[in-house]
Amino acid sequence: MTTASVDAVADQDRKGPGRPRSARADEAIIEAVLELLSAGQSADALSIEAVAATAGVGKATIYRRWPNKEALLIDAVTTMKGPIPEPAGVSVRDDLVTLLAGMRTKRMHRYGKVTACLLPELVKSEEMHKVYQAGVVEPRRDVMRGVLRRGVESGELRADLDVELTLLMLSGPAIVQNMLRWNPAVPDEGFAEHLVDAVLRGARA
Amino acid sequence: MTTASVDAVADQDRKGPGRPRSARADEAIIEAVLELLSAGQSADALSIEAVAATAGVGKATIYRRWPNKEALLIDAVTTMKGPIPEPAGVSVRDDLVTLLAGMRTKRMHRYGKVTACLLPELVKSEEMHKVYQAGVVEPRRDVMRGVLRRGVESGELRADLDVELTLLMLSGPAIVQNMLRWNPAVPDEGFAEHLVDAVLRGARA
Amino acid sequence: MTTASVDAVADQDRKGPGRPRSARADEAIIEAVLELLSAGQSADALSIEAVAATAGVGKATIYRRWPNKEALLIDAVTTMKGPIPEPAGVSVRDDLVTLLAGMRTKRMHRYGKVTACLLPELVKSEEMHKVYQAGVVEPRRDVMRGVLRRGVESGELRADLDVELTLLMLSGPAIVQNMLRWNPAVPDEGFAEHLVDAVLRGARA
Amino acid sequence: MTTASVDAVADQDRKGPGRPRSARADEAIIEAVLELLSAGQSADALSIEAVAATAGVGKATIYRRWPNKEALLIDAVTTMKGPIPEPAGVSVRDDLVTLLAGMRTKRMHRYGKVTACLLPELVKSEEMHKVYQAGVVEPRRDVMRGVLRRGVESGELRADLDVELTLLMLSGPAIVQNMLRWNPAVPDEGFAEHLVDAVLRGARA
DNA sequence: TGTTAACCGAGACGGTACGTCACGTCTTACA
DNA sequence: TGTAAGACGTGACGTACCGTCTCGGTTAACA
Repeated sequence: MTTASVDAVADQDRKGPGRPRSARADEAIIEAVLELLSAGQSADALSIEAVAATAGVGKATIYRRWPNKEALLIDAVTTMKGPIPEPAGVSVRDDLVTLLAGMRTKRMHRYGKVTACLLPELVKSEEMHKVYQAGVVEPRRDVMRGVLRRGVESGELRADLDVELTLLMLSGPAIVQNMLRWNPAVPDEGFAEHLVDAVLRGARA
Repeated sequence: MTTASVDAVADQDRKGPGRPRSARADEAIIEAVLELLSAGQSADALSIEAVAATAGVGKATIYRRWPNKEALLIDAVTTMKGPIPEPAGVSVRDDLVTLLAGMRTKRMHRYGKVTACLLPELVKSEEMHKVYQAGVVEPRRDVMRGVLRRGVESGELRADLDVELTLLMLSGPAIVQNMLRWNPAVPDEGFAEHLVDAVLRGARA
Repeated sequence: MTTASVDAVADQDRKGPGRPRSARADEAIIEAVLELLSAGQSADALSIEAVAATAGVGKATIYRRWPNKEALLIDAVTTMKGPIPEPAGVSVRDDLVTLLAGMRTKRMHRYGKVTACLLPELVKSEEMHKVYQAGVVEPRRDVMRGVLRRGVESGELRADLDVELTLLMLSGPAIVQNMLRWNPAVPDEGFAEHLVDAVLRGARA
Repeated sequence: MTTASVDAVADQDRKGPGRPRSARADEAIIEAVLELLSAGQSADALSIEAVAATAGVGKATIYRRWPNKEALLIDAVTTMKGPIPEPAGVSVRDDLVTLLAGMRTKRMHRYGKVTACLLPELVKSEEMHKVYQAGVVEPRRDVMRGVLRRGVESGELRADLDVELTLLMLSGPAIVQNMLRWNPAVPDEGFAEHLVDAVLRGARA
């Protein structure tokens, strides 16, 4: 007994014949991933079978869209991260604090766990690394890079500032601290402000 | 090789009766892990069964010593990292560069991959996190902390320097860049020097 | 080949409007089944998907015509068996030999394999059993029955001969031996003659 | 949570170390097959997964013992057929009737269905054919062959009787009729007697 | 000469089962 | 008691087909 679905809205530009892919399935799958990540503790214990069952979808429907579990997780994480916050442009310091603090929102409570579970695959597969960089990291880095560049142009920051290294000095500590709780001696409270101030101390004109 | 051999040297202080644990088994297991990590590409694809087969050891012998795969990997990584480099003490700048550059040695070529595969477990299990921090991270951080403290005392660094945050500003970028190739626009060449200089620019007295 | 072509010859009496079924599709499907049975070794490993692909036909086009795989196989087998040989009528013995030998023709090399793969379905489904009996078995049995009846009428065979049982005594051994190689001690050479002679020894008037 | 069984009785002569195979598992698996064949209608719809679930056993435990579904079915069928009936030796006719009637016992009600589902595999795989012949068919044929041979020696049957062909003439009709209901015009009642009488009519001295 | 209804290919859909692999536990015989 | 070997129940893997259901596009008989 099969279930004869009522949904058949294409979600991607295919010209060929054949039944188009169900947009409903896409949503259900991503939603199932996020739900399972919320409920269950571990995120690499997330199995495709469980996702399929939760989404009410066949396994093949998942494998038709994503080549493996990690690609699916990347999409889910991208969805979870939501839109990129646009800084107000008041001052370099405030903009950077806003952006860094945005990495620690409540809705990203489990973002660290999920991303940590992605890392093995990012390190293993060059292709996955590219996808993640291009789809998740670079867009956010672009915003921050814009803030720094405007700071240089406005004279607020040193003219010879190494922008790329500075980006790394801002995001690197935030990542290992937020995600991996690397240095337990550093308090969460006011972390973004302290970090930005420390970095800017060596970056101002 | 089927039957157990002439090895029966205890490696831990037990008084009770019965056959003591074979020290040879411990070595063989760790060695097998490192060999498999070198040979195989992926590091989470390392299975206990393969370790046991390679080491010529029963699975139970492994589980008797380590509670799970990640604990075993932590021990293997610790072995792989080798001794902590002791800085010469000439200048804060040179000492920090030495320490950071030590994270990029040739023999740690695969260190990034292996560690990345540990991260999910570190994030998942609080206990594993503690073990890794205490056994691997903290000893190395202690050395770096000493360098910074001496810099403050000698007046080379600002008196009100936030030492813990500075540690994070040094190790965070190094970790994400070395391990995860986070910002491809930053060159590997001279990375340690550039990073230390940038951090120190805001840290000097 | 994407767009449907110039074929549209109805093969069944429909009156309503709408496009008639393509006779070309029917032929292509049966042909594909026979081709796959020839090429591939096993006959229950024959999948509808493979048939559709080989015939250049959609799966729905097959399911529109046959309710399941076995019904399709029965049609294919019937086609494969070809016309029923009409005995010359010279003598009962020669006619029976002719008919039995006709079950072992070269072109039926794979008939045994295919039919054996049908048996599970025949045993399972009463309806399939009827179809196969009526469409394949009974026509051939009718011819043989005619031979025996003429033998009884002509006095060549015993008047009280149990015709139906004798039919079974002729076809039963031939089936299990040809199809299933039941008794390896019985040679293929001259099998039909030996069997007919042995049966007739107890059947002559 | 695993279940730590209490059974560990070897069922096959292995000398090497390691935990011996559980005899309980063997029984449970065969029993599960027979139970499923009894309950469910179709016998090729019997899945290894269902057998494993019914037997309370892992799939791997089944695959460790039998290479595929059909080999398992052969073992199950052999078990189902039970011991070979030993003829009384009164007369050739009565002995043959006894043996043939033994193929139609009540407990073999479903034997036909099961065997029919084996046939595809027997025809497909030469190796499976040999196993079935040697393990199931030949032992029973040996008994019947002995009856015929004794009949020839005692002068009850013709001296030049083709024993092997006669075996086929007895078993062939019985198989196709009992298993496949080949000729619906032949009644089940008294089938064994009628067949034996007909065959013997041409076989007596 | 348009409808109109059934056909066609392609292929996505929710499923089931496949046979393999690794898990972590257990049970042997031997040392 | 420790050890190597290996069977155990469990459960996920990724693949192959199942039979059903859209799709966009023919194709003929009917209006």
